[in-house]
Amino acid sequence: MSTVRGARERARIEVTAAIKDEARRMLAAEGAAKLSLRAVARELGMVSSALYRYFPSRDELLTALIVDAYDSVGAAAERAEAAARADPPRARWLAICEAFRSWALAHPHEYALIYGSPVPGYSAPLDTVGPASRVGNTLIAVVRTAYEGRGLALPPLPDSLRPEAVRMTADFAEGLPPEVTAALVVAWAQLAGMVSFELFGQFNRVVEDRAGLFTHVAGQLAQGVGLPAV
Amino acid sequence: MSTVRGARERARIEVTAAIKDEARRMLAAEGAAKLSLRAVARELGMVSSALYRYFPSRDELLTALIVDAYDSVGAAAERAEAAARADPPRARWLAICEAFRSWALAHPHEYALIYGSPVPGYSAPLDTVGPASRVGNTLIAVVRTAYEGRGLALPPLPDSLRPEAVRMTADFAEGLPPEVTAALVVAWAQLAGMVSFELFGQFNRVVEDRAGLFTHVAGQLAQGVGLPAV
DNA sequence: GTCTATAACGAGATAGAC
DNA sequence: GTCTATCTCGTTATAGAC
Repeated sequence: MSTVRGARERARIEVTAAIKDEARRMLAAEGAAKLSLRAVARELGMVSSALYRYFPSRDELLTALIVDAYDSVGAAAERAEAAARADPPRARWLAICEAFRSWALAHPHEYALIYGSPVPGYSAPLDTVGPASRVGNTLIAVVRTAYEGRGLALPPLPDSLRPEAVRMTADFAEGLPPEVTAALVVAWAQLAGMVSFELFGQFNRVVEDRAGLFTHVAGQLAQGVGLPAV
Repeated sequence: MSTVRGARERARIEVTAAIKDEARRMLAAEGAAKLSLRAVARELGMVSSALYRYFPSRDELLTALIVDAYDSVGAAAERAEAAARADPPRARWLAICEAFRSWALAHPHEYALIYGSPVPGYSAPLDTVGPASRVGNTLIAVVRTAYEGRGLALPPLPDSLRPEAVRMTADFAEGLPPEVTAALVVAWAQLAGMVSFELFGQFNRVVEDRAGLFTHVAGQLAQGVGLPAV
């Protein structure tokens, strides 16, 4: 019986993957707003009702795609960091940044799904919160090791922002100085801002050397979180 | 005859505006991907073919909405700058930044239309290029007056980025030092990055005091383009 | 000339009976 | 799981009102 169940489970995993693959292809062609279970089923030669055995609703399929995308970019960031583990923190920071951009360029539609405009009528469940923070956590980890024991050389926060920075630190960057936490959040928004501008066309007719500008910015941000060049 | 033509033209303008208003309402409800000429016509009590007297295609209606959105945010930025005309450049810079964010919060769907994920199957025509640059031009103008005749105190660009910065300067910021042009582009991406993260939900469960963080960043960016605090 | 309405096309989605 | 009848869509051709 266990082999039968094993086979069944394997089949289920394969079909689930096939559904998500097809849905991703549709995402690229039509956008998330038009993702329809029926079209996915048709493309797979299934009947739409059969899909509901794998995903109880269109929104749950969307959630699965979003979680996969977050996991994919998170894994890319973690891989880049691991490959640079022997390097100084600044190099690891830069490696993560470049990995983030590379992933986005390689998966533009999945990037749009998670960092672009929200899908109308869809509201993300809590399942996405964990995977969504993997890239950020990788950046935090690098900065944390750099600060271990050492002091920091960041300009002080304005008083008005300090409580918020303290709260954020307690929430997801415990042990770091609040100035660094705030700088991290800002850096993270800037990274995505650069990539979004590049991917969403805002750099068309404006910036040609996007890779060069991005690398430049990544270095500035490293500086901003306390990882100076030398 | 001129009154007749006047009346006709007035009617035409009114109908055109009504179509765009209804389309904007649909944009908010369903997203740009699902914008449909027929639904707009139905809602207005017209027949779909009648819309073609006003917009030759669905894509041209989308283009009109995009141009309107760019003009709306551009006008908001210019208004903010004009209202702060007597203030020092840094205050004018901050006013533009705040106006940008305020506009985005007040018009989230139009913001998503122009700064969010591209609409699948739609490619923006050249008509959008001019309006798209109004906010940026306003920022450039403020920095330009600040630099008139005076020197600058920005860190030098890496050699690898200098040619690109020189090219960008010639293209849309003539007369500014290339370091400033590069910093302007980066600042612009960061502004939109902050607003996008706020509007698109990336700050959920992360940043509470979004206004405070944004103002803080706007100040840092002013510094970055050479408009220091005192 | 300017507009609206009717009708139609080909393509695709959808709901429900079977 | 299948089939069909009935929607929607963008777009065009055409005819007639103003």
